[in-house]
Amino acid sequence: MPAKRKSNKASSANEEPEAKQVKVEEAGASNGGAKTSKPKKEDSVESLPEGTDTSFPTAFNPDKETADGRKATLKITSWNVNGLRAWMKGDGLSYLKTHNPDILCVQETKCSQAKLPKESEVEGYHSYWSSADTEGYAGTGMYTKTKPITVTNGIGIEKHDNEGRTITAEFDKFFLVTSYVPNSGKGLVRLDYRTKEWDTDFQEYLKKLDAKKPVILCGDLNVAHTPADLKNPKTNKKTAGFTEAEREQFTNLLGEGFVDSFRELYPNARDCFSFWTYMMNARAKNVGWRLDYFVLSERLKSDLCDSIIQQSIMGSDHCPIMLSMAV
Amino acid sequence: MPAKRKSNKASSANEEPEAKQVKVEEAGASNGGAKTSKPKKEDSVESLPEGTDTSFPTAFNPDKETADGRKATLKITSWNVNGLRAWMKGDGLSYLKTHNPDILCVQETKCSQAKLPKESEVEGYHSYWSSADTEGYAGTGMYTKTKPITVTNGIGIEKHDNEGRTITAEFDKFFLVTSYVPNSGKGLVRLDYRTKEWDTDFQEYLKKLDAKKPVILCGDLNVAHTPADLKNPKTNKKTAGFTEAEREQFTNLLGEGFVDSFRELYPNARDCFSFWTYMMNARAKNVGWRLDYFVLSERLKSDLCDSIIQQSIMGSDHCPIMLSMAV
DNA sequence: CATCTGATG
DNA sequence: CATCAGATG
Repeated sequence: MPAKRKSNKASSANEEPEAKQVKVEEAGASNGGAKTSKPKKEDSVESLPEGTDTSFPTAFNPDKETADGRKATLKITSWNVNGLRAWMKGDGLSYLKTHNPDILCVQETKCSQAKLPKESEVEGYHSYWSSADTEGYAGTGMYTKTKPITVTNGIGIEKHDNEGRTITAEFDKFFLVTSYVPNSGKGLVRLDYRTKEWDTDFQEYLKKLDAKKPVILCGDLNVAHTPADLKNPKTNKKTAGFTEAEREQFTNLLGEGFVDSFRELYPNARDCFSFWTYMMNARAKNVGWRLDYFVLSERLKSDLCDSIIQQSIMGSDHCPIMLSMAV
Repeated sequence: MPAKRKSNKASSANEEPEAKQVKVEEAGASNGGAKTSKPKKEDSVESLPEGTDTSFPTAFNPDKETADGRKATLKITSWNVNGLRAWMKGDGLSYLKTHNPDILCVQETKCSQAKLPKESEVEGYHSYWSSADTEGYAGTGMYTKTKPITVTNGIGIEKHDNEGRTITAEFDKFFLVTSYVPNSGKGLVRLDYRTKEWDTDFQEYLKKLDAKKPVILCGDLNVAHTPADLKNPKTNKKTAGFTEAEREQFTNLLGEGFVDSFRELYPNARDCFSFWTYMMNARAKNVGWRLDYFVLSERLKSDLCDSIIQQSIMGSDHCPIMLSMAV
């Protein structure tokens, strides 16, 4: 079950598996109504009235306040760095100096404790690491200006805790959980593990934390929730990250008393991607996915100042996202 | 037997296996003579009289002639390129323009026919390739201005012919054989194959060719013949490329009517290396090995003009070597 | 098209 | 310390 760099013999059903159905939908209007398959709303991006503002912030704005007018006191960044060592060689850590977050969470560090470069220690920040048993696979990290009360790796369930996917830091007013959620894989070979085992257990974990203190969850959650969260919803229904099962699990999480901070503030945002595959020049063409999130306990909504996607910052196939709060 | 990228579990006895014995030898003179082990001549470089010229050419000199005063009419270069594709990206092929050899033989191309870049075809040269069944492993190539009468891959023995190690081109006056001789491997895991199977069969092959026409053999023969052919003979007696078995097989080849063209001309040359490991900054420190050779049928000796080692030419962990002949 | 590992030299 | 392949995303 855990990734072991074994060969993947499953058929790859993720290229353009729905081409035929797409054509049917596009031709739907000229169809005499005899077809029983009605246009599926969740396949395509919701149409908005002419002139709707679909923009969203890509840079931090210190003037953004809570609804009741309090200024931000905390900035948290989450970034899938796709290899900590390569990211650091590319000067990724300069982000700390340039943007000065109080906390930086990183995912997909691909680096065991033993192989952490010494430059990964940064003046002014405490750092915490969780790494996979498999060398060079997955892994998460956290830089914090304030020393947390406690830091825990994993979610306390052995079968989920050997890939370095989760770090939990307890602070005075909240738990901060960063996670690199398991990818369902090419051919969806790991979809059942992801949705039926990981997602359910992880949500239980978050609910238990939430019962004690408000929770801020951030990271690469490896799901685009709605058609507006990826460029090509129609052709990706069988692709890892946009299957019904994954999307439903995210919806379920929001039903348990959590909010997607970005969508809360920018329900009409479009092209708000945080990930672009390195292939096919996708970033230049802005063919991307929103896979990175700040999910908050509902009672933190009142402290929310902003949730932004720093799309112009390079250094990985993901860009950083930043949350600002008044807590 | 052929390389399959399998794991190597043999103990690695190749670091500094003889440290103790080295000390004994160094202390030999102060020893009362009770030790039965006499200083082994083949362990260390032969001392030369004060003032002996140990130099050798590293650049082509058109004035070099045969003993009987004929000018060179043929230039052949041999170069282990350590990955044809990487070497070409580093502009390795500019060697053809800059040095204008009639023939360029390359070894360790690590490239199947199918993956040859189209830039590997060069105006003014015919090119020939032999590649291993295993992707990215071994392989040889040959560029020739004159089209050979015939070109053959391998030596006609199946167990030796699946790694692309040999190309034979028949020309009017000689056979040209280029070879990338099997490395005996870390822990000498392949020493028996190399010396008892490859070396014996390869020498038979060369002798059969030599019975028809004179032979020019060039390539990475993966052996430093004498202590003068590597920087650290004492500490490398159990390292692939300087074992007794490999050296004896080379001596044996020379006994069969062939000459090492470089040593023929420069018997006193020192530090005449053609290979330096990328590790430990070896090239800058000139800690190297002479592994690349032009070996000639004895009856070609009279046509020999020069045999040089182009040590300043970069692009691989080997440098090119060049032969000039009047044929 | 990036990152990584592990084999090879 | 280079090359390459193959796994992973």
